[in-house]
Amino acid sequence: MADDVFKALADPTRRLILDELTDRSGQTLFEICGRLVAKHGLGLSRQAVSQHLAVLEAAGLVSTRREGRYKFHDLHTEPLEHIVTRWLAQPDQEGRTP
Amino acid sequence: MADDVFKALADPTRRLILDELTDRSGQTLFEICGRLVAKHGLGLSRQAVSQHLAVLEAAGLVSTRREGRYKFHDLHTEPLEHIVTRWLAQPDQEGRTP
DNA sequence: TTGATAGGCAAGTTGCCACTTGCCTATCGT
DNA sequence: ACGATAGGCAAGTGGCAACTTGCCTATCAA
Repeated sequence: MADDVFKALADPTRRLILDELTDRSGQTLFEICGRLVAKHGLGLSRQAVSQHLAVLEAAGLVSTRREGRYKFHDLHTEPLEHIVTRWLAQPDQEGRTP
Repeated sequence: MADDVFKALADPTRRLILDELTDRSGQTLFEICGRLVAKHGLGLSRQAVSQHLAVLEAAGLVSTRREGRYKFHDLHTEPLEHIVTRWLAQPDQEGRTP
């Protein structure tokens, strides 16, 4: 469960995809490809991006909806809120006020 | 920078080590090894744990201090606080109260 | 000083992951 | 109907990362 989220976040390309979906949610595969090439200059195939999106979807970070021949990708940030608090439970490092 | 943190968190064994250091900070290598074996039943060598600790230290999640022949490992949670907010900047998904 | 404890260094192996390549299906415009 | 656009499936490849193995150094107790 949390394992999928951490593995999804481990790849820098996937984090860039999350950035682009944060900027504008509901993009298609080709739009994301275009943005990654234009804004970040990284040259990867369409299949690579498609596989990255599959990983993000398996982690629950992206949901998809199909309309005609288009498939839109929406961002889901909920899984991100509950994974770091696991080690952040302590209120303060030193000098906790009782 | 953030890349090291995400890569460090990608491994489940390293996340367990962070759990143990959250439970009690300032443990030695052998103590961590013992806990991983006893509480989680995973059989890995001392070298494996040592290498995991090196990755965590490179990511800034663990700091070490030497005393005699002992080397204590302390938890550092600061890098965890600034990595997820990158996509969590939006206050709410839908129905934000104005 | 000797043995035991705590840890480090370096080479080797194995398995997984990111990426490519080639071909296929489905929807839309004209 | 036909071509163009949007996307999917599956096998293959290269590189890295996790782990092991073997040996070495340093500190402490007796």
